[in-house]
Amino acid sequence: MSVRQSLLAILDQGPCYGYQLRAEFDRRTASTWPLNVGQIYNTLERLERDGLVERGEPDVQGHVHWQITDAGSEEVARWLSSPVVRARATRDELAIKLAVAATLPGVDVGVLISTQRAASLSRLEEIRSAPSADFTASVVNDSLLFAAEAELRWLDRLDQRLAEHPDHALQRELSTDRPRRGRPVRAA
Amino acid sequence: MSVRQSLLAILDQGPCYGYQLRAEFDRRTASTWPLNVGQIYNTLERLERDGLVERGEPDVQGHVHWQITDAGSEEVARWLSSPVVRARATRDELAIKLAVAATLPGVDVGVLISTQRAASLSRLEEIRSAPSADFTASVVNDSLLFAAEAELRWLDRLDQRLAEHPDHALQRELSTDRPRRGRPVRAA
DNA sequence: CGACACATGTAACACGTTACATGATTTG
DNA sequence: CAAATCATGTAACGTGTTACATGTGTCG
Repeated sequence: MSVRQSLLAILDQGPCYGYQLRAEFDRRTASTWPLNVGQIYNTLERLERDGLVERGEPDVQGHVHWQITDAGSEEVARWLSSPVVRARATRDELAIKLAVAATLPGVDVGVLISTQRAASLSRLEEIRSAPSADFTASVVNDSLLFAAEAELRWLDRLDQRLAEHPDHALQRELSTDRPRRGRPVRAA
Repeated sequence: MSVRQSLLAILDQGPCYGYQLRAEFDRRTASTWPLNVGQIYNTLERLERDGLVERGEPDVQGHVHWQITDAGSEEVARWLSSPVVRARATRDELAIKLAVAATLPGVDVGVLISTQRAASLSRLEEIRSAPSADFTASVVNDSLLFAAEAELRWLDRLDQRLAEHPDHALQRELSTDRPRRGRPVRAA
């Protein structure tokens, strides 16, 4: 959703052609989230379908400029005036994974956590040492930084809590009675 | 990706039928991320397509049990032994939005931030006051908590940095020469 | 000339999400 | 009996992502 909205917001500043939009997005996000060119044209067609942009005639150089419609401008205004509201819970791959993994008998969550911790820490260092050429870059980098720190903090907290509860209540069998292991249904 | 992997991991414990899988996922994630039943059947078919699960014969009660294949088990093992590696940058809707918004002339980023801050804060309080019935629930809740705190911290940091740079370098014009406002291409 | 960036597009696919249809079973 | 829950599925759609084809222009 954010790519779509971002492109629309950029178009709200004035017409652009596809390739230009990519450059704009890259620049404004300090190239933090690389955007495949193909996606631009894709997204533009979808915005057109939804009546938020219009395809202009190719100019002298053959560039196809796109312009925002009134509906599009309203959409941008709405986007900018309303906060990003994380759904009841933003689906976080790591949280889901650990939550599920912790309920799996035969899985050593401790090992899993420490493996993850190493990866997350190395990622954190990578972010910390990223050069912040520019104000935008450093702001965006802060976002990654804070998220990475939170991730590590959570892992450590989890580790600590598991240490306190070696008999952690996570391990639970499946609710209904069903075969336990192997492939009881079809013979191997 | 995480739903798919989670279901596969649950199936690695033994055969399940669709509806049961939803219950398992809900229980193991303390119902934090509600999962539409339809998605279960969807995902199961995709897993079957990829040779990671097999559809079993309906049992006496007519339940269609699914069982994991060897390839599926290997996939689970791989999933559990490797860390979640956030891409060069996990696309974060808020970060993208603020990064882009900050480059838009005519947008008061201060207002945007304070609106967002209010929403994020209220979300944080919601998380803080969430009842943690169970260990899993409280672990998952911690994940949301830490993420929400990081978000707020980032917003405050950004606000502070903008206060230090009232002439923030974010505001930049588009790179190439192009029409500035309005709809120069087609007459309204 | 050859390599490379610019520029536009198409086609397919990934996962996730929802709406809908259908029927069996349970329960107030 | 009626309503709710259990259970299985289908069909369509959303954004994001990638691979590919194609052509122009530029620069060493």
